[in-house]
Amino acid sequence: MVRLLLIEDDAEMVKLIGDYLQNYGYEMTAVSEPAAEFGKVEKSLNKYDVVIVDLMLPGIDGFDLCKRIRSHSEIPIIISSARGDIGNKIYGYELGVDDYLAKPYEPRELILRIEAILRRSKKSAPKQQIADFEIDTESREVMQEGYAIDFTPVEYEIFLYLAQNPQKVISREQIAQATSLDYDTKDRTVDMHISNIRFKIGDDAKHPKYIKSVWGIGYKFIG
Amino acid sequence: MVRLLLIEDDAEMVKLIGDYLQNYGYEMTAVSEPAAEFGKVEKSLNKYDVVIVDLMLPGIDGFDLCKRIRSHSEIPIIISSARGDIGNKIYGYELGVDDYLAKPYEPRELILRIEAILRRSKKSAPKQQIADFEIDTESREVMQEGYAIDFTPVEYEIFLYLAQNPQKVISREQIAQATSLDYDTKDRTVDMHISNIRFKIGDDAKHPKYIKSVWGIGYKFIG
DNA sequence: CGAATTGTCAAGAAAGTGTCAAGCCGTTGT
DNA sequence: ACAACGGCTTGACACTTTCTTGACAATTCG
Repeated sequence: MVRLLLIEDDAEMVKLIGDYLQNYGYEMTAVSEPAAEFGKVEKSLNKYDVVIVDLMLPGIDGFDLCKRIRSHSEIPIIISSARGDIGNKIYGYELGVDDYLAKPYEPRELILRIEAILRRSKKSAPKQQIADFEIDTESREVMQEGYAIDFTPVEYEIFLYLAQNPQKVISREQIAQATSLDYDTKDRTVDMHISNIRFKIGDDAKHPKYIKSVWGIGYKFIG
Repeated sequence: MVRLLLIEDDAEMVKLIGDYLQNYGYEMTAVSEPAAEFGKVEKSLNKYDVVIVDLMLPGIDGFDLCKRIRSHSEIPIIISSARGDIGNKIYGYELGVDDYLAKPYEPRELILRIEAILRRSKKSAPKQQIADFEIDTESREVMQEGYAIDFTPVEYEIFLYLAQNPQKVISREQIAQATSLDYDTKDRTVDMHISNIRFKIGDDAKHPKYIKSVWGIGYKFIG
């Protein structure tokens, strides 16, 4: 399931793309009044796989938006804009924009770009081997040395997020934002999920083999 | 150092790009007769960070080349070709091509594309080597000559701050402000942390190798 | 030498963590 | 429709680790 964030004020465009992407099993969230609504999704960018930003937005500059997105997320960005503005194009690449799509574009073209980008960013690999775990993101199954692990939905999300960011220290807040937990989730909630995950994968908080606590900061998946 | 593989038969183009990239510290290998020479580099694709393939090549089809490259490497591919052929463009994305550059292109544009792609594939680790220390800000780990040092959160912050400002004299107040210490922290508190840091990195206040006291002012990291 | 500054100890305060158990809530099966 | 169930959340609490600070000796500067 690819989750797409579309920042675009043209309602017709939103509908067109939404309909088309549905056929491909994409899930789309649209922000049609970015000046007012962007704040809502800003903190949970990690829930999406890719974001499409229209350059011509009412009330806010598309490049500023890109900068804000880049300032706290590595999520791939595709810019869509009226055809031909090469100056903007170069500027976009400098901001860390991943691709550039001239309007009007075919939805089919969008799909291809998204697939190319996801292929690059590797999150789309259906099966991954990480440490002792084989993770199938399509069926949401995790196998540990041949045995299936029975995660609840939230546990699976947290585990996947940690496992895909090995060695990185991840704060409780990052975990909450990257998964479907509430934005104001209490630290204890995250701890509890970690505790349960540890139990299920046979890990021990004191002498962890997989998930290490980083005192005062958060957790870290150690391969 | 970015290593680039350029598959292009136009000698003038090769020279132009080669000269330009040199200014950016890129290292380029050119293959000008792909039909004959591609075999030589095919096995060592992983030595390069990105490959540029011209579509119009004598004796071999550019897309076939892409397929062969993709069949045994995940290396990012940028296609360059005569302007305007959208059909080819889509075909390229389907083959796993990472970007598409219409000829004639500005070397500057090529740089931007390469940088965007490398940023995506994130081969660059946030690791720093300072004096005898290897600091990884992502995993929050500090290694001293191969041994991991176990800092507490505040110690880590102070150490990082000092190490990143070597040779500069830093006051206790600056340290307090640059880290998560209270704004009204007593000097003795900072001293205590410094003392603990020194102990952990095997330093000696009297004859410091790393952190020197500057009497009446503060501390200084000496590389 | 004397005043100011620094290094370290030790103890208590503060903050962070792991887990239990209870409650809430939506889903499932009957 | 209702009861049973499982998942999610959160306060409580015991426990651990870290942080802070006063005290005092040692050191430096003039």
